[in-house]
Amino acid sequence: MSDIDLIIERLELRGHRITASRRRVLDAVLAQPAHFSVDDVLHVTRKVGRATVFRTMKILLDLNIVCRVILDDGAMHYRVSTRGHHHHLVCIDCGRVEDFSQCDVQSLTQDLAKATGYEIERHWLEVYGRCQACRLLKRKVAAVG
Amino acid sequence: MSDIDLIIERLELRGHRITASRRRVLDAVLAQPAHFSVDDVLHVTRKVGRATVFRTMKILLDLNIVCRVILDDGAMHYRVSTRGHHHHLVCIDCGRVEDFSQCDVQSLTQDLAKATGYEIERHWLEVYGRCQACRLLKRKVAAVG
DNA sequence: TCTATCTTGAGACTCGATATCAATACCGAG
DNA sequence: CTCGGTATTGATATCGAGTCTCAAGATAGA
Repeated sequence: MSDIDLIIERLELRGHRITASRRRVLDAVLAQPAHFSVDDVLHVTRKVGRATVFRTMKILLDLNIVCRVILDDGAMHYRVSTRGHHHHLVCIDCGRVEDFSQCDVQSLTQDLAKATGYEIERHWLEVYGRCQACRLLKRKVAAVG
Repeated sequence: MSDIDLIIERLELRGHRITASRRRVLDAVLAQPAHFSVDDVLHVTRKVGRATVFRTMKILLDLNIVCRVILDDGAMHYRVSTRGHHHHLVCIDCGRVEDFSQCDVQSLTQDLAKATGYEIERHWLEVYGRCQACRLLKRKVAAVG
């Protein structure tokens, strides 16, 4: 069973109808690179209405099939989600994304809760850097140029 | 020397002119609650142009006089900044914000760098929860209702 | 005071996202 | 297989945050 079939099954379970438009959006989303904007999807799904793409994205977000990625500059992007709770390490040069859930943030939030009396519900963590490939490339360019 | 005078001094040092409009924006920003949108400031500074408020906010951001807060729902808010690098713990009920820099994230990012080969440059961390006051209130309401 | 230049603000514009609503497609009951 | 209630669609209008433009006005240093 392919990715798309699994997703369709989950949509059906939630009572969503499987329409041609939704299928097109799904195809487009699954074909995207590491992270993408809704607009990127729109460009590929020419025959699907703007609103429908946004609506479908929202459903996928609800179902945790995609997750949001806040870019370095604050822009909102999306990403096909691999697992439950996780965070992103985004390469600021090539856009590659590593997911991680190795959540030492857990202990951090526990300390915070103790120190502040807050009951902590959620957190956002995005990390930005340069991946190994881009670092090597940069070094080479520097050496030559 | 008041807060506003200190800020004005910093603006002057950077070569920014001190105009009536900027002063009005500053007053408004300093009078805001824990976090606020640019629109909140706009509503208070009636006689100042939309563009000017945004421009002034950008300057304040550059000078680290205010910082950005990403809300639970992804909305971008602002906050008068208390220190250098820090993170936010936002109460999802009353909007109160605690700043923290007790950055165990440091060790997390080091681990990440080692594990992934990335050179890490920046990170975003926002934590959401319910402050003690709101928790108590909620409990009382539940007991009565 | 004079003037170079920084700043202003009204308004047009961009871009991501949502609301409206008549037309249409889906799919389960019969 | 057909019918019909209901979910969905998509063109379009609208929204909200933020930027751009540019003529007019304000600032501060000489």
